[in-house]
Amino acid sequence: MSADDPAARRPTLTQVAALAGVSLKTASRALNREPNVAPSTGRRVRDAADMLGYRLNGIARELRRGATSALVGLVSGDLTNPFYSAVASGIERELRQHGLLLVTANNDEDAALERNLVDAFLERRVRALLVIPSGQDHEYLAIEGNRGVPFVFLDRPPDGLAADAVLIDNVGGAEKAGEHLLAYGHRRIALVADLAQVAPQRGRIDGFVGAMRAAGNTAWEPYLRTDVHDVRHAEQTVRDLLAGERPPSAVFTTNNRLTTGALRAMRDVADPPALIGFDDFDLADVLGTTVVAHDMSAIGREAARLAYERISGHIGPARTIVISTSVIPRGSGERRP
Amino acid sequence: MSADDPAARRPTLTQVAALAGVSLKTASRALNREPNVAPSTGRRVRDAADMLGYRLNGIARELRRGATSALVGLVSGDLTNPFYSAVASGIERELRQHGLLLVTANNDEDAALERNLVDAFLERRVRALLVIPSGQDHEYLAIEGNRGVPFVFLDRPPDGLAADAVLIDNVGGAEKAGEHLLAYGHRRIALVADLAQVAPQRGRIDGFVGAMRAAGNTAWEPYLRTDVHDVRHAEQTVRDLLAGERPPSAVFTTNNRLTTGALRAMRDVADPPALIGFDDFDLADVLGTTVVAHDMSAIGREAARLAYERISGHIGPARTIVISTSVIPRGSGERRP
DNA sequence: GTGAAAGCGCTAACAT
DNA sequence: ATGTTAGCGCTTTCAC
Repeated sequence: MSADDPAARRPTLTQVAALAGVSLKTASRALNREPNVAPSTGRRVRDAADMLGYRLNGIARELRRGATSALVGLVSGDLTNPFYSAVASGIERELRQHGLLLVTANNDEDAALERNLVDAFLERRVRALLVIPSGQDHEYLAIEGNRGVPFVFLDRPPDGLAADAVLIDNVGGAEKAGEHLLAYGHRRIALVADLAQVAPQRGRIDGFVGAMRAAGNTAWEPYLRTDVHDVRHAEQTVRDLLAGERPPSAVFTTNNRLTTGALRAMRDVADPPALIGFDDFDLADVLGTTVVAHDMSAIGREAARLAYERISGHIGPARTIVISTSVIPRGSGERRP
Repeated sequence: MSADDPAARRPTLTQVAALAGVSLKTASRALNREPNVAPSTGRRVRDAADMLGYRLNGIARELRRGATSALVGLVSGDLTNPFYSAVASGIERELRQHGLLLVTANNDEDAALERNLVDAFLERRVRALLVIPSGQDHEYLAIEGNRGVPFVFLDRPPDGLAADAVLIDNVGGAEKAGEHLLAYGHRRIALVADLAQVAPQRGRIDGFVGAMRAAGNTAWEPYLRTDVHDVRHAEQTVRDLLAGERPPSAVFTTNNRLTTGALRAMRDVADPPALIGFDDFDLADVLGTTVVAHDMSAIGREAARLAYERISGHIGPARTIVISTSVIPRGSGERRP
C-alpha cells in the first residue's frame, strides 16, 4: 500500500523460478498448465508467482511465438455515431469469444490519418484489420493483404484489392423506401443524401432513383439534395425545401445524421411532410419515425466472424456478406400527401 | 497480387540491412531517422525496406524498450449505450494525440468478467487502465496500482484503493432536477432509479431526496422506484405509476436508459406528467425532453489526460475531477401539475 | 518430470 | 558515420 518504487520492474518468470527453486522452463510449464509437471512442483511455482505478484509478459510471449498479437484493429468513424458504436460493439462481443481484443481508432474521416492508423495497427501486429474506410483508394492495403494480415471491409466495398466485406443492402433498402412513399401517394419526394461519391450513399441514391423510375415518377427530381454531410446542414437543407414555393410532400434521408437534421427541421412544422430515414435509431419508436432498418450489431459480428475464420487459416476467395434491410413503419412514413 | 505463401514471414530488419549492404544497427538508425547516418546510406536502407515491404515489428521494439506497449485499456459497459461510446470517443481522441491506442472491452456488467479483462489488459502491458467498473470491490486492483500501471476510474469512485477518478456531479445534478420540478409546482414527484447500490445512482437518489427534504416536501415518497435496470422495466414502471389512483405529476429518471423507458411509457398518454431525465441524449431537443446534461466526451478526455500524466511520470496523491451538470429545459420538465 | 541452450526482432551500450 | 555485442522475457527444441 505504500508508495513503493514506481520504477520497480515487474517480476519475471526467472525470478519466479528462482523463488520456487526450479528451472525457468519448469516454471513456464507450471504456469501454462502444460503436462509433465509434478503437482507439488506446480503448486510451489504458482505460490511463488502469487507471492511476487507475477504476471505473464504477453509481449515477450508474442514475440517468441511469432510476433503476432491477440489484437484485432478497427478503423472507423467517430464512435459517438451510433452506427459505428453498434458495429464496434458487435465486433467486440464476437472477438471476446475467441480471446481476442479490439483496438479502435477514429479516422476522423481523413484518408491520410486512416493510412497512419492502419500502419500503426500493422506495426503492432494485429491479427486482423477491420476497416470502415473513409478514403476512396484502398489499393495500398493490397500489399499487406497478401502478407497474411486479413482485412475485412465494413459498410463499404474494397476498391483496388480483393478482401472480405460486410455490406448493407443499400440499393434494396432505398428502393423499398421509395416504393413505400410512392404507395402512400407521394410524387414530390425529396432525397437528402450525404456525399454522393461514397459507395453506400451511391447505392441508396441509385435504389431510390430506380424505384422512382420504375414507377414512372419524375416529380422528385427538383428535390434532390446530395453532399449534405452533417446534422446542421441537413436541418438547413430540409428547412429550405419546406420553405420553397412547392414543397415536397415527403422526404427520404439516407443516413442517421441526416434523419436527425430532418427531424429538427420538422420539429415545429404544423403539417410536416412524410419522412423515412435510412438507419434505425434509438427513439424512433417514440418519435414515430419510419425507417429503413438493418442489424448494425450483425454487421460487426459477421465481420469479426470473417476475420476470425481467416485468422484460423481459412483460405479462399474474398467473400461478401450483405445484410438485409426492412422498412419499419412508425407513422412518419405513412403520412399522405 | 497472387495468392502468395500466406505463411511467408514478414521481412526483418536484418534482411533489410543485408539487402542495403549495411549493418543491423545502421539500418535501425536509418529507419528511425536517428542522427549520424549518411544521407546516401539512409536512402539506400529505406529503399531496401520498401522493396521488401518491411514493417517495423512493434512487439520486438516494445519488448526491448521495456515490455510496455502503446496501448491504453478501457473496460466499460456495452458501447451501444451512448454514454459509454461518448466516453470512449473522448478517450480515444485524447490518446491519439500522444500516439497511444485505445483497446476496449465490454464487462457485460459482470464483475468476474471484468477481472478477467483487467488481467488480459495487464498481460498485454497496457500503459494505463481506464475502468468504468461494474463490480463493487476494486481492491484487487490495488496490487497492480503500485506496480506502475496507472488506473483511472470513470463515473464511479474507486473502492478499496486510491486512484485517479473522473466523476459526474451526481448529487448536484439531481438536486437541480428536484428543485426545478419543485419550482414548477410539483409535489408528487416520482423518482425512477437504477440499481441503488451503485455509486452514481446513490448520488442521484440522495441529491433528489435532499432537494425534497430542503423544501419540506414528502409527497414524493410513495413514488420512489429503485433498481429499475433496463428500458423495458422502466417503461413498465412508469406505466404502472401513471395508471395508479393518484399518479405523480412529475417523473425524474436517473439515467438515459430509464428516460428512454419513460418516454415510451408516455408516448400515447394524453396528459403526460412532467419529465426530467439524467443524461442528455441525441434527439432530446426534438422530443422536447428536459435533461440534466453533462459533457460525456469531457469525462473521457479528462480521464485520458490524467492517465497520460501518470504515464509521463507524474506522481502524487490520487486526484478526482468532477464534471459539472446543468439542467437544460426543453419543455417536458416545465409542464405544470 | 525436469533442465540447458537457443533465439524471436529489435534497441542500448560500447566499440571503431 | 558505422559496426559488434548483448539482452529484453518468454517459448521451443532437445537432452537428461
